[in-house]
Amino acid sequence: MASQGSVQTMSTATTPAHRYCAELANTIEPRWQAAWADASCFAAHNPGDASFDPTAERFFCMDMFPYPSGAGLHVGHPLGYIGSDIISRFKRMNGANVLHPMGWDAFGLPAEQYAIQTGVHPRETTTKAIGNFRRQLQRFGFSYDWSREFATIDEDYYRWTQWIWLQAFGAWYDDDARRARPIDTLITMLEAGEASIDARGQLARRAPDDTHRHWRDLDADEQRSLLDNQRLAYLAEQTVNWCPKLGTVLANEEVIDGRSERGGHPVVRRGLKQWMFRITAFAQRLLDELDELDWPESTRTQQAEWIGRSEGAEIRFTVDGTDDTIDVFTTRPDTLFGATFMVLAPEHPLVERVLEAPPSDCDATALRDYVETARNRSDVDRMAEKKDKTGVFTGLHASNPLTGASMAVWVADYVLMGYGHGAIMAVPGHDDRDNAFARRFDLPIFDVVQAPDGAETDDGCWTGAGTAINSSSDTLSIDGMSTADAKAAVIEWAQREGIGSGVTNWRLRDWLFSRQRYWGEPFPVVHTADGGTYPVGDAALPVTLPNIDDYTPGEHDDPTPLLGKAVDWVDTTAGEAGVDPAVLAPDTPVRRETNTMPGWAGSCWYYLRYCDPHNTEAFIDPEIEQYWVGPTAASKGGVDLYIGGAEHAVLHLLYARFWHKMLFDLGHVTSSEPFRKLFHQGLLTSFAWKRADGSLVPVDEVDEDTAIETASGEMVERIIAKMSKSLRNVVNPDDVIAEYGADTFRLYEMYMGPLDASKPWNTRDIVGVFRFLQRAWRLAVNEDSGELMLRETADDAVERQLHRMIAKVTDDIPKLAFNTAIAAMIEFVNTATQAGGLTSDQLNRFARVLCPFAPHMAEEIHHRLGADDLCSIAPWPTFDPAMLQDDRIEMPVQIKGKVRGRITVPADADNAAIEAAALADERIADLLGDAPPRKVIIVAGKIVNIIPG
RNA sequence: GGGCUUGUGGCGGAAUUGGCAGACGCAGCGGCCUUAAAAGCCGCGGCCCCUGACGGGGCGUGUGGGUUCGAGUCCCACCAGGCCCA
Repeated sequence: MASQGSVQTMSTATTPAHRYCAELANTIEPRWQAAWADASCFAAHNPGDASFDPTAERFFCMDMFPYPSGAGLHVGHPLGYIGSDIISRFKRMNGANVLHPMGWDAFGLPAEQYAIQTGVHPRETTTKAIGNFRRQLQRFGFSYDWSREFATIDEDYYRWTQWIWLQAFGAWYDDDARRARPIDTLITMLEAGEASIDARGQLARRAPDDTHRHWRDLDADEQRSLLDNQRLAYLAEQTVNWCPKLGTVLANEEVIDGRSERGGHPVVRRGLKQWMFRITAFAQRLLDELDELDWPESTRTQQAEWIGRSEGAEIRFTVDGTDDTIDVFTTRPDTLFGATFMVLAPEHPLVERVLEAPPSDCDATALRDYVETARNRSDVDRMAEKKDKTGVFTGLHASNPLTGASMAVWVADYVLMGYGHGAIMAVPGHDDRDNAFARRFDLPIFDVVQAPDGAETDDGCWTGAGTAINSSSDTLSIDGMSTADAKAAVIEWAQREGIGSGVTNWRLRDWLFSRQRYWGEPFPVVHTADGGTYPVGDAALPVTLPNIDDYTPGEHDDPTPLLGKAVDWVDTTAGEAGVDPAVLAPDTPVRRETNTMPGWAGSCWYYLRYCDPHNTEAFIDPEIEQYWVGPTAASKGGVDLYIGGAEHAVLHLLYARFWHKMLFDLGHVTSSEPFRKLFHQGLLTSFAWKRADGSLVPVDEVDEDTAIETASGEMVERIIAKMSKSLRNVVNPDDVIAEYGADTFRLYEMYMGPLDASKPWNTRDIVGVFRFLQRAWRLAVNEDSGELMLRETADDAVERQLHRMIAKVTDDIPKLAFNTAIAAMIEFVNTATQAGGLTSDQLNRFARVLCPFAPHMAEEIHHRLGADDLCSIAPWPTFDPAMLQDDRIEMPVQIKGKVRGRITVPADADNAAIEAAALADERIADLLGDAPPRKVIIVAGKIVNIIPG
């Protein structure tokens, strides 16, 4: 890499022999890294360890672990890691017991894609990538406790991922107790007659009677099915996007217009039995407990919206001339008077019945075609707001229970089966999509809500709250009521009539937790021929991934997981698979589960494993759990600081919270939330160039000073873009470290700006912090002789500045305000340089403040000063508050808000003395003239503002 | 379309509860040192105007309004960029 700054980072024949340069940095840095490793000085102390001090503050500081890609580390990766390292080092120097670990999120798609192309086992590529990532991270001098490192693909680790999944499989959600409990407790309740089974085979929390059966009256299959349907991890038929050509299920985002994003192959939507997690049972708690977390506001909002609680009503409509009813969920029961037609999702069961026996008004052929087409459109496409709504009339009519008006029943794909009941009452006067649909098909539109005065709408369709109008019938009148009152009135009416009730609906769906992939954790369950599902016993864990020869998904009409290829592994016996012999006879033939867990699984609980990574008896020891993540006087429990990207604001963080709450309910952890304080580092961007037509130009094709594209001679505009291979503006940290050293790299990324702001990488700016380190070095070391350069007596002003700097840095680090902390250190070094250097004691204190930021140089200076301990674990220097105050302070004096002079007064001067001094100032007196001032405002220590008479 | 977020010199950014806007760094300019350059060290630096100079004045934190003795900071409206959801 060519040097873009003007500083010479490599030493040459003419540079002084002992100047701080790239070679020197690259010599001392690995040396200190080795010294830290030898001393194990960053090892966290667990309860039970000889070195454990129960009085020390605990500080569990964690980075979101990386997925080690083959491409290696990117300069964006270290941003958060440097921040967490600085605060970890700071806490350690302040006496805390710091747990600062690192590991690898290593199951997942990229390694599997590579395996498909090359046939290399994903374990091999992943292990290699991990090695490279570890080497790169270690070169930064991070103070990780490497003895706690693990990867999610380690058998010792995923054994416990499987174990936790089995806890969910063996548990149910007790709505009355508002918590998860072992499934045995449900059986006990059922046996005791505290719960029963209703006519539809559903669990009911009441004693058996005429309509509700007792548990012991169910046959074995019914009992098993009832329990299986209550488990937190359960199998359910789900509509998935299956691509026969690719042999895989695709995520919604991977399907565009019914074809695969990759390859453009047809995708069909079809039912498939999938493992689900009953996350919806925890929805209310996941929402409520967001309030007690120290998380960025935007992330909490995003999670709350993702969970999506909405209050509304369920209302039952009867279909004319049949016994059929249509249940709908609406958030606007107050608009029931304005409901003029109904819309069913194409998948609605009533649609199928219509197709079997079409009413006379129904064009059955058109309807059948429509349903067929809609089924293969993704939800995303269907929800997209389009003007040209599509739909087909079913020939059925329902009646509006309030007005008695006849409502045509239509089928349209903008209604989704997965939300509410897959049917809506359409209120075209006050819903945009219903409005567009009504206009398209000429259906009646009524206004039943008066918009507040001054409110405007584009097309006359008011969707907000207002006042009910045109809303009277024989049974109910809500005219004049506010929307909130009207909602309540309609719900009360519906309840009285027995056709509806107020309900809470959630946007959050249960979590689809299986994939038809190879490179993931196998599920520890087996299936019997009669459809039973049985857990593998703890002793048989982990269920290890079998090897297969070919990772290419086969072309199948039916979804077929890759693990199905391991025939010998799949077909086995209960005994062989490790199923409890009391549950299933050992010689029973069984098939192993061939789905695998998704990439999220391993990251749902890794923070717990760091606490006790080598435990073979439990996923975490209870005493150790209590110590590192349990509640304390200072905290309600959970990781003390978690730093990572905002792109994980919803899914990863929500999933981990869900697992944690499950473990909490089942008594395996003692706090209800996993991450107490969360911080998102900003996005690292880069400068790029844009032509007038908007196209982007790679950085190496533009002259940076003139902003002219080399090839065309055209002027281009400098913009900010993400780093990308195509723009050739990706920076490799290895190159930067080779040219400046790790200390400079660390300082540069922290000095760029606030840690949570998105900011552009600018290679040219690195020299600034490099020069700072050179000056700092020069304060300690004579560049020609290499000898220490120290003053005998301290300069008073420098000592004062040192206290001020220590105070500033001490204050800034806990706020993660590293950019301003570094600025304070630069100012100090500049002052000290001008004042002619530091004493040994001053330099020692400076080195310790520098240590969290540039630990290698700090360690080297500390060592050269004759210390035989390590700077990295030396005590943090203190400051004297008295040294921060000057005896006399300067204050600006304003006249009508404009600074016209300045006065110097004793720091403890009272307002009268300050006013006298201000009015006595020659220039101020001049400007004021003879008239006495009308008003004098004094803010002690800040400002004087005089309003003339 | 909705939600969140950000607009401060040529660039990155700083500025407790409203109290001297532009700390610190980059780029730039001048000086010292040097045969010369680099490095280093010292200094200058928002824009405009008056002055030979010393000094002084006006305008300035995306735009327009408001509150206030005083607004980058608080309120209202608008404009532009970024991220997430649709």
